[in-house]
Amino acid sequence: MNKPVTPETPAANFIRNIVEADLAAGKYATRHHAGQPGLGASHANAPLDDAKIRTRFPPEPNGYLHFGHAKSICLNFGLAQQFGGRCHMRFDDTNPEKEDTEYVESIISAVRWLGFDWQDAKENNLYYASNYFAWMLQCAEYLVSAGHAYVDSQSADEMRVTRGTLTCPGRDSPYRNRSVAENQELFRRMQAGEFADGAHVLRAKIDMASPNINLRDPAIYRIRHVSHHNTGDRYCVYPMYTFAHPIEDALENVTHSICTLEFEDQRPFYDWLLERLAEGGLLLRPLPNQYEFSRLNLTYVLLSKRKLIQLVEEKHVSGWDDPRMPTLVGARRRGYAPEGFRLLMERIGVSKSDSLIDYSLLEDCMREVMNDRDERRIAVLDPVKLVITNYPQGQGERVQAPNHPQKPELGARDIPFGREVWIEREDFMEVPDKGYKRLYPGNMARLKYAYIVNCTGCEKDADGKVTTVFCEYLPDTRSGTPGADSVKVKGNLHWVSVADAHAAEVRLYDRLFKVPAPGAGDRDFLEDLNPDSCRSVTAQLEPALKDAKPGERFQFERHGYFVADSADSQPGKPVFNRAVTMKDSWGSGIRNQGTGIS
RNA sequence: UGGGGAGUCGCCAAGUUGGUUAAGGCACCGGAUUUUGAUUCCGGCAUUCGAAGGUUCGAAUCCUUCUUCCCCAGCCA
Repeated sequence: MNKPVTPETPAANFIRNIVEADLAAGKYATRHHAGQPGLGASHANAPLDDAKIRTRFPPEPNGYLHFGHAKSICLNFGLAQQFGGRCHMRFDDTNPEKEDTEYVESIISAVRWLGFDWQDAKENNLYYASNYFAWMLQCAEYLVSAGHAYVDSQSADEMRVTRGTLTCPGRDSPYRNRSVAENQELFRRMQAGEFADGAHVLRAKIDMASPNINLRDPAIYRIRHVSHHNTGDRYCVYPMYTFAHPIEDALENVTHSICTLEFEDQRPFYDWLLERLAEGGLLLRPLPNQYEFSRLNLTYVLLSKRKLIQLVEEKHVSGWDDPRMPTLVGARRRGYAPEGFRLLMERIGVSKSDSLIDYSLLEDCMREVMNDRDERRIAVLDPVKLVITNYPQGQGERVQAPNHPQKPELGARDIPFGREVWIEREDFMEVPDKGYKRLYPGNMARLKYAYIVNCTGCEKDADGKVTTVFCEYLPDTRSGTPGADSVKVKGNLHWVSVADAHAAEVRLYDRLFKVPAPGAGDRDFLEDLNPDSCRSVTAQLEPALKDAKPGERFQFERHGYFVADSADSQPGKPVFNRAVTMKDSWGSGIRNQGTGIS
């Protein structure tokens, strides 16, 4: 019971419980699977499905994936992994007006980046809803022939009025009682392109007085004379989500169709539709079932597609992959780790209650995986020169620094040391604060991996800004020698030899918004933008960092985790992005610059 | 005001066929180790489950009433 929650030791949640119960009851044990999507008849005589369950991740290819999608991805693919099932990657591309192949590639690579796959030796479960259009039409025609659907010729406005309101029942359309033959004819002509957009719409015939508005004869097919990114001009009628989605699930033999809470009211229609189609012999039982969970909300983050688009279009960020964006491409460029996302999703769990997760939990998950894996390097972000006055002029030596303090197997590297080194400006105070244990006149601290030094003073410019710090070193306190511990100090400072340092741009990212709930109330969310969400500094790096490859990530000791920017790094001239700071129980200076939020 | 959901520690979240002291994580607070004020390690952290009644030997779990929050009136998904 004391196991921490990790992707390897998942915790209970209501969806996992449902899957376990279904498996225990053998609910899906007799499903047959043709190896590819299809109507019931195609699966009927195929072998038993060797996938215990089937889930799916069904994004609409109309934008970039964000952190919220990551929750759905981890849930759906995770469930399939855990229970010996398969998760389908499916593009829900039923609306030609909003979708584009441009997004397909980006979505595919984002899901792969998170560490999931839909291909194995037997199956490649990558699907497009638009490839099911012919089957969907067949389903719609069946509904028409069975009297479960009719062609309505009201305008959209008329439909809105006759639908009623939350408290008033709707009224039947004057076209609701057209004969089956007339409906068939009209639907045929809709498909043939004889009508203009909006002239008619196919509606399910359920109950205009239903307290659930989604059951008041929902539209299932609309006329759109628009070219589709996949089917081109083959169709001019397109199915609505509410109609298409259940069918997509059924065609693919999906067992557990998991979506977010706002689709809850849609479930009765999901079941109504599938039941009718099963009655009509088009689909096989057991039918897929829909389950809903609460979407991810994070403090300091906006996950609304509309607002993210606005941030990009109005250039408040540099693009969809701006490291401050809550998109997966942004996260990747920021240096966030996919394992960190998986850990986060496992930690926050899955439930039906609206939740608001502290952003710091995400950061903490990132730190956890990065701390374990990333090699350490030294960088001085806000350099001030330290002169060791008793160190011989023109002399130098090399000291050893381990690449990971807990993983000696990762080896060590040599770092040049000399009379002048860059140290962090915040590591010296002429008049120390209470509890400060770094350099101040009269105090000793260690230059990590090298010598203990005793601060003797500093030099300032006309404005009173410190330009140089002076100290004397204790020659027999070199790290790794018998005298290293002869003097005890509390402060341990990182440094880079002035003669060997490599100056480079380092971008210090902070939260995009300065308040936990951007745009709360009736405030414009743009007013909550954090003006200090990106600060660029020229840092002094240890020589080994000069050849960092784009995408390569390190812990800069005492600062946090940084990645060589994948877009702007050049060979021999890296640009680094700060993914996340170290946890800092002291808290000061450049490490928490910006909002001061930590 | 119709319908559908949800309210368990600061943030998440197990637990709901009623049965001893209400899991776990994060945060937080102590203390140990530490050449990253990091990591690691130990210890602490809900007499109480939105509220009030009721049933019962016994309720977070059952009943009643109340209350707060979220979603739904696209020919979007």
